[in-house]
Amino acid sequence: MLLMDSARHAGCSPVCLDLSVGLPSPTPSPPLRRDTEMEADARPDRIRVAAAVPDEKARTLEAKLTQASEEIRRLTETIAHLKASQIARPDKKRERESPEPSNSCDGISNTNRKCSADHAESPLPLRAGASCKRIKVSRVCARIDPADTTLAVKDGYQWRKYGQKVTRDNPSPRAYFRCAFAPSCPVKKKVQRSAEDSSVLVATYEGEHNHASPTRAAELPTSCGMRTGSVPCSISINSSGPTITLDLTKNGAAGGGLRVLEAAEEPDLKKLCREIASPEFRTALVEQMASALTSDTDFTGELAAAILQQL
DNA sequence: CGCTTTTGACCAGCGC
DNA sequence: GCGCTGGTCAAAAGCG
Repeated sequence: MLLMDSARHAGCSPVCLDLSVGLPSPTPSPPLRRDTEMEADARPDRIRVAAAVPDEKARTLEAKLTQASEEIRRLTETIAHLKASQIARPDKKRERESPEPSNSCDGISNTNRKCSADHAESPLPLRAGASCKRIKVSRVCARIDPADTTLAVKDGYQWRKYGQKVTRDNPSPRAYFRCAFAPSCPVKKKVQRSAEDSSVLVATYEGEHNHASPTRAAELPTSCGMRTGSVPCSISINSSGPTITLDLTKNGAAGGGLRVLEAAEEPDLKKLCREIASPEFRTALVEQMASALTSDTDFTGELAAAILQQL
């Protein structure tokens, strides 16, 4: 199941779960933009399904989905609470190494430590506050063949490697890339195998492309592509309120493709990530979701019937 | 021949 | 001030 995969990749910074099932959430969680867009993407499917069954049954299905969404929302709140308790712990070193995801400024981006030095459009230091234009940092996890030594993440953009370095916390080398499609494009990418799982590549994108994607394939894992909500089934974590969004209405990312984790750079959440990635947490979460969705045989039956009618 | 990749050197930030 | 670390530079090598 996708969620199991998402948990496996939770080495990034998951904090808040928001599972979209294509229905308007009773109380939408804060990072609305992406969720809203993904819901919009999902609605045509929902409409088709609803049209395929009698109105009464459709309402029943919708009510059950709403109930499942509510269940998911409670899980979201639980995880958000966990995050809050984590952040509340003072840790000077971690604060320096990982600036908090801002709820001020644009509320989207995280900030490169060398904000003003690397990018002229980010002239203000972090402490300058509200007017600081922060560099967007996103993270993409991709499952690859462990034997594959190339640190290549196919994201639709052209990259030029300009350096490689072995870092202290990971025996695998980290590769540094610049966007090669447009010379003026400020985007940089760091790619490194996960320390925990060598079959997982972690690509960190800094900045945003100032040009169109050279291929439509770029809709897959880049930050820009994700922001359009073009990935129907994804896990994303944004820095304004780290969120995992699982769109159950489509299955586009299934089958071992890329998993997008757009994350605040918050090493101080690593412990939380490990907790979330733990088998106990994953099992409990999956059981909650599975029970909410499948406890009623009528629901699964109607769902199957609706799908069959689309074939 | 031009472009890309590799890799050692260099630089800047930070902690001690 | 020194050492450590991450990030970048740039010359050399590789490749089509």
